[in-house]
Amino acid sequence: MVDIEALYSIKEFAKFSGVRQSVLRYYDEIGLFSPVRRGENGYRYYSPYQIVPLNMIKVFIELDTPLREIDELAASRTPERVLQLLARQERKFDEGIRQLQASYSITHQYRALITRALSVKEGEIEERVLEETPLFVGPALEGDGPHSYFECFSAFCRFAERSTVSMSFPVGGLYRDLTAFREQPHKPARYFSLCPAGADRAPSGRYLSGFTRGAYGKMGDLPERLHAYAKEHSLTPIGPVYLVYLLDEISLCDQEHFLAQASVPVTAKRLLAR
Amino acid sequence: MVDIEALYSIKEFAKFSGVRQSVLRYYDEIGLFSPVRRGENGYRYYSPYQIVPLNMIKVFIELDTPLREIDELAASRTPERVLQLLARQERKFDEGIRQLQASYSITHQYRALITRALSVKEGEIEERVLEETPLFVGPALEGDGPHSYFECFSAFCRFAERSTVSMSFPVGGLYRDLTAFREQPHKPARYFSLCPAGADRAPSGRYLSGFTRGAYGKMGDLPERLHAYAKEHSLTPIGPVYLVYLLDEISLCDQEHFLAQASVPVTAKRLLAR
DNA sequence: TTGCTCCTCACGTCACGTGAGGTGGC
DNA sequence: TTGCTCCTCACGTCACGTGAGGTGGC
Repeated sequence: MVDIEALYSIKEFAKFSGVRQSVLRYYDEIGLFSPVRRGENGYRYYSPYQIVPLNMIKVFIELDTPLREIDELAASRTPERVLQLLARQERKFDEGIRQLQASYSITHQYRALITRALSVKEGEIEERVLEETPLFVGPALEGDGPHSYFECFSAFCRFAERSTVSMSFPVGGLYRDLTAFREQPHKPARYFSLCPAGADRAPSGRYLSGFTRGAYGKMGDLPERLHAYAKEHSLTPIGPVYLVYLLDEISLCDQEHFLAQASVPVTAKRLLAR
Repeated sequence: MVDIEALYSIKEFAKFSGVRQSVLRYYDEIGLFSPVRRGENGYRYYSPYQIVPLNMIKVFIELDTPLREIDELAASRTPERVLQLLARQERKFDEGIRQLQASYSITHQYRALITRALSVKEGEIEERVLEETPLFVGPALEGDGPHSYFECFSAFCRFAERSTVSMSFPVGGLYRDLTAFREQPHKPARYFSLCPAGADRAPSGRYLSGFTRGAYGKMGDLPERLHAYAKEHSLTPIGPVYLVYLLDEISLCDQEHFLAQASVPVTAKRLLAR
């Protein structure tokens, strides 16, 4: 069948098969795939026919199978066993795709926040209509017990992990209303994650947004500025305050320069008055 | 701000942060992230505040950033640099998703072939209506020049690689028509890959399929059986023969047991006669 | 003494890539 | 002699995990 005379040197076979010389030597070393013949000088000689078993190895490598498993498979593969392996790998790929999509989503969120940070007028209060935003909201934080800021945060992380929500999405703080934000600006009632797969929602509508620089929990005069603006423009806060850091430890070294954005939904009094 | 007294041992901080002790020691060793203090006995003590920089590390790790890059970033990150990095990672994830989808698709194709192999009546000729099937068809193989079977195959592989088609999909042979298949059963005119992203198509319609066991190129009496069946049932072959191995080196060790399926589109003469 | 926590080496992992240093045939 | 191919060690990679062997305080 096959021309016995026509054997390839390792260089030729590497080119022919598209597998590097170093890789062919490695496969030989671990006993996964060896040349049909060795010269007296130790040279490896491959038969063109060997492209077939090598192709099997290449396929399973592309399907992310460990070489040890391929080796076991090489000794005794049956359609049934291969079918099982393929089904397993298929599930792995499915899971991998989901994870990568989550990672993609995380980069997307951070990019959006940082990009916004770079275009924002920090001193001003903004009035904007916002789209509905998916969130993952954590449990209510207990009173002012023995729990520190960081312990609360850590508790939220563990809660999120149990809910199979990736904790790598930006995390924000939620205040009952603008009054709570003014009274205890360093103490959100809950934490939330900007996870697009979250089941909760920040409703669409008209929002007031203000900004301030400083470490976590340092709100400066932001609560009062929001309050003053609302009063001055006859706007009534009608929902919770969402606090999000546009710039945090992800993009800045110095926490004193972190950039927070507080947003609160409002309605115009004049509209209510009609 | 932060209670200086409240320092965590490595065990406590590991639990608090969700990062293993061994990992914390490793980060300390490579200088990526160190405890605020060391005891006289060498014990590591972490401040709860350190959850913030550690979180930055965790996020970038989840975003598949090498520790060395995170280390560089830790020293001097700016929103602009982070934005660049995130954009790069986003592209990587996108590419990764595409690759995983291809891998998923490959397992799917092999599973379909092997599953079919296990349910087929090998001795019989099948008459079935088939859906349109996407393919990637290679260039015509040159006459009967100096090229061996394997060299042709290898050339096809290289051609496919240049077309950014994964060569890991099952590969089949294409014959001009049933006559060519009968005359030179070991010599397809072209190769094709069962790549769902391929631009070519095997048209939908009525097909005759037959099976045979044997190594690549060994068709036995399959061409004649197809021909005889068509004649006997007054069917006219109206297109090329598609040769696909349902069982090959992926699922079998012994190439003499490989299972080939040849399919050819047909029309009933009686229909034509009307 | 026992149990617990902590420490520092040191080695293994996985699939190679990359020299270093040497051989063999034209 | 020069150039080419081939060989065999041996070490590096990357982010840890896993002991082994020892310390310190209750």
